[in-house]
Amino acid sequence: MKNEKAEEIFRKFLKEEKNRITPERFEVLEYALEYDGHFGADDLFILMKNSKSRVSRATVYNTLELLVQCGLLSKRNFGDNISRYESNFKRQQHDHLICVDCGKIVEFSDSRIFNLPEKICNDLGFELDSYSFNIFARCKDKKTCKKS
Amino acid sequence: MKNEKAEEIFRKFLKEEKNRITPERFEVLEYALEYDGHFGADDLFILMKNSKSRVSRATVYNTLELLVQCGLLSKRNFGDNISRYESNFKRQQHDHLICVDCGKIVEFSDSRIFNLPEKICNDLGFELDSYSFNIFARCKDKKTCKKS
DNA sequence: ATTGCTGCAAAACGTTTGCACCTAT
DNA sequence: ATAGGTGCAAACGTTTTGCAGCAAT
Repeated sequence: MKNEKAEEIFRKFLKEEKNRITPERFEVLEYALEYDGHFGADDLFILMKNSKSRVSRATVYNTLELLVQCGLLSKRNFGDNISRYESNFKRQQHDHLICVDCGKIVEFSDSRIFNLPEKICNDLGFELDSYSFNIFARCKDKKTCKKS
Repeated sequence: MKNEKAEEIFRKFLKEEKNRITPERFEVLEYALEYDGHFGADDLFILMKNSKSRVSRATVYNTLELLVQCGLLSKRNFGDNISRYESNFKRQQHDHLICVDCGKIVEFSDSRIFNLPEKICNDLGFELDSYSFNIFARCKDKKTCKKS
């Protein structure tokens, strides 16, 4: 069994928040951490369905929100009005650049951003929860940039 | 008649792109510039419907995209999977802080962000199109922070 | 025993599309 | 004349909800 650490974190979170510990929720966690890259809630549901899982759509949506709340996943939006999730587990802070022509997503880390959200919150009288910084751009190399 | 300058810009854009110049499109422009703050496409459609306008939903959606393309509006997403628009007309560059408790949106300008998207694009081999920088936070002053 | 969670299906929501008619060019 | 835009309604894809049964506490 993999990701024992993540399961541990999730179990602790569920207990603290007085949410029930169910096998379905851990099944969603398993699949979410296994997923390579960003995924929509429905992508995960369909993947699980195809893998003969019996977990329902409602449970997938519900559980993904819980996993965001306990910090194991991040919820992103790349401008197409679909919520996408991404594992935070063992990953460093990063932001996203999306090619508006081919849809490619590049992850980057830039030290100039690191504590900017925190500073801005302090200036404005808020407590930071999270932030999203997306750059929309075009590949300079047109050979590898294919419209889908 | 107000916003002659914006109409001028829109007319020029439509001509250049070989899009037709129709009264419906200018009616959408008029309402969009008049709208105070951020609005969803459907908000605008309903407002226009209530004002006895005969413009259709499809035309509103279509025209708002054109207005984004010609730079008169910005399209934003504040994490709830709804596209929101905002007039760029006579406004300076700014970003948004959204209170996750009460939904309040605060606009801010921070010089540390100004040319960051451009620089990052250069580093990564892309041409900047646009960017979105949203901070999600909580009001420190709980008296003015009401859950909706 | 009590809630809360689940699966399922249906509904809701914002958005897009198909089509027949119309209109700017 | 003709390509493109319009209004309308229906379809779409994602997400949420209602409900009866089930299972964790």
